[in-house]
Amino acid sequence: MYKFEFISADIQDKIHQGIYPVGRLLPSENDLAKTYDVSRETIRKAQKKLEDTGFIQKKQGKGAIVLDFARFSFPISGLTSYKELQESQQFHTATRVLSNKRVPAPDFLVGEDGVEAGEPFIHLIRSREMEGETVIVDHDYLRVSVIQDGVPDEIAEVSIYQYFEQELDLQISFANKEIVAKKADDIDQKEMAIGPDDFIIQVNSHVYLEDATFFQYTSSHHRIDKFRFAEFARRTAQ
Amino acid sequence: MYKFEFISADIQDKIHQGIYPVGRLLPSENDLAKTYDVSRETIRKAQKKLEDTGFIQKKQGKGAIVLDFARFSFPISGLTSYKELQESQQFHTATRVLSNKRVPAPDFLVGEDGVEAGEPFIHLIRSREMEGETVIVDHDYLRVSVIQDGVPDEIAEVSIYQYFEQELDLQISFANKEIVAKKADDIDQKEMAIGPDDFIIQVNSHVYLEDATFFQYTSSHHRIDKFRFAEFARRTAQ
DNA sequence: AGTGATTTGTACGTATGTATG
DNA sequence: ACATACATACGTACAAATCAC
Repeated sequence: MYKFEFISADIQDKIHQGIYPVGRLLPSENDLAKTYDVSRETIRKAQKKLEDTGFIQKKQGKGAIVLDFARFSFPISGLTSYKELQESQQFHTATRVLSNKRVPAPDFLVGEDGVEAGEPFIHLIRSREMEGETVIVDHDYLRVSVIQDGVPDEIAEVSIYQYFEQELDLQISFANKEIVAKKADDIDQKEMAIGPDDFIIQVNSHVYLEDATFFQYTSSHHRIDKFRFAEFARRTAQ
Repeated sequence: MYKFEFISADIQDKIHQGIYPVGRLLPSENDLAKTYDVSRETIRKAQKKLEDTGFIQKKQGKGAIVLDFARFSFPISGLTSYKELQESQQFHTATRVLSNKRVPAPDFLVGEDGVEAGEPFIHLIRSREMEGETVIVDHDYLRVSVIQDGVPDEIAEVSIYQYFEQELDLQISFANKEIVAKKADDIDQKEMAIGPDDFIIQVNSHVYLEDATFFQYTSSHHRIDKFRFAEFARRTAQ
């Protein structure tokens, strides 16, 4: 762990503990540099991370105001997975694997991101229960050329991301995602006990590794009354 | 404009023009430092911006791969406003002001962000047409202590953000937003010609200025079949 | 209104470590 | 083993915004 990462995490902890209260200023960059015995650049790097994620707001000539918006946000945002989500909240959850088989690349993936016609993918369908009700149906298309052997059912029931990152040592890096509303398909209707004219919320993601190779397409179908997405966003200059 | 901002914008342009093609590497940091005649740190700062926004992916020992995902994203994400959105796409659009009046702070805002009971707000309701159909109903609550006189109807029909930033010289900085689905209310039903059991997508935002003062609450009600939200997201470490 | 002290923002140069090919 | 390229870290200098006196 680098110095700036440690310092960033440390300041974040102190915000949570109330040592740096919300609405007040952090110590100045120079003060922090002295207390951590690092250069001012290292403090600034640590603070940049906190600013990007909504923990502080910096203002020239004034200082760094503590925000701590992370309290409110339900992290379906970013790339956080269902398992991680479940652990961060206290819900009783269960996952069932509905399908787990090798298929040729679906049409909507061919051509994009170097995917060739007929290229093998693993198609995984899982239902997610919270408090006894199925609230999400996940479709994953995993690129066989990256993950090789496929995913054992017993792992698919827990967390495929943990498996990829820790067992296969893959570095999942970024995703392009969209949120749209669609009519429920047959599986959605059956699993979530809804009708053909009911809408579900789809979160569709193209997921990439650290070297920018395409690796996974996911379509998460959320029961409309159980869906919530929250994020912290900064205004970008026009 | 600072050097790193200029360089960042310049590289972005060159990506759009195909001078730096998607899938290829940018010149090395040292090469770019020479061509722009700046230090390597300045190049790195410029590239950090491009990496955060999904234009490039950097990899140690290898280089910076051009991604350019901005092509795909429909920027309801971030803090981009309807007006800016409309200009970036080529749709025929119209805005109608349904209501524009001074009200005491609504209950759901009192207590948060230093809002006091009875504090004056401007409540603005606007409908947004695209291609002749109303697809969005926007509710804005604007803090009178910040914007003073209120917003003239003829400005509300165009862009309130442009007015705030350019006329009132306010620096809009960040927002905390959530996306949820709700049943259509009376105004939604009337304006979008939908029924009481139909769902709409609500995008609710708390918006803040550069000094972290709360300034605006917005609730955008989107017709469900016209809603789309897209974003580029990086995986955050657990 | 003004001056100086404080604080953040940008920029440069250098050194060292680490991953890639 | 080697060169290349990115990542971190330090120190310095100056600019710009803020605040207190």
